[in-house]
Amino acid sequence: MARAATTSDAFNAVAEPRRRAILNYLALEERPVGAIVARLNLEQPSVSKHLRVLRDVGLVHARRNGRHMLYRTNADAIRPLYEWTKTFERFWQHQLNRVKERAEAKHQPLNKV
Amino acid sequence: MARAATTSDAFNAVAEPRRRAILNYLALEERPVGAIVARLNLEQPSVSKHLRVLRDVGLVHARRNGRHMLYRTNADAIRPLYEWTKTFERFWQHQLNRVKERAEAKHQPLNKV
DNA sequence: TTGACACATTCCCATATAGACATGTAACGT
DNA sequence: ACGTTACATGTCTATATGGGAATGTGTCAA
Repeated sequence: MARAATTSDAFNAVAEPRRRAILNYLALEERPVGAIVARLNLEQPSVSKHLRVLRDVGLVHARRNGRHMLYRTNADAIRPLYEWTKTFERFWQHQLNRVKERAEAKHQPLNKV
Repeated sequence: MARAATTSDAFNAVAEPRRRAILNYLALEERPVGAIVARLNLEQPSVSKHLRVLRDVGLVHARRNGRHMLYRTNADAIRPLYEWTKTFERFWQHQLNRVKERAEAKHQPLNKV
């Protein structure tokens, strides 16, 4: 059997980076397809296909306005992903230590690298 | 071009439900492959392949103990997913309203359905 | 009605699975 | 050395892409 369809759930749909970029862009306000094409510098058919996938899993809502189709992110559909990742929250290392480590590494003298 | 490899990043790796199940199971403590096979009722080669993917993207750590390979979830690698989903947090509907709506629908008289 | 604009869909192709099955390999006991 | 245990990897197959190019569809203006 092959991999599960991108439209099988939100997890599969957001695995594609361009689809995440689209969701980011459409989070604040609804936009026509042309705006996505211009902003993300993608081919129009490609954007339409990605939107189709996102729509199939409920990650975006769409409505027509004259010749334009206006899309917007449906943040609620992202919640299951958030909930799943959040179950690992208590296993994360405290980020403060990491920031400190990185800062120290960054300022290390060149002769020590 | 085809879909991005499952090993290209954590987003692609966790799109597969069995891999998420494995990560859940290995979150609390390290386990040998046989334990995963028994617990999730999967074929051994299948589990080994899933673990290979998870390992390639850093989602699990592995160490050998005699004839056993002990795997455990590396929660830190899940953080990027959490961070991305969290950016949509402020767009979620308050869940209280949803719970109320569902409860009302559930208790609606049959003649109104 | 015709033309243009804004999108959506279809076709073809190269690639990457995930499952089933077979086989390879490392570590241990005797 | 040999057999067994515990995994890892390889092979084969069916399927699902995502990109590119072409084409179809819906809406509006004149």
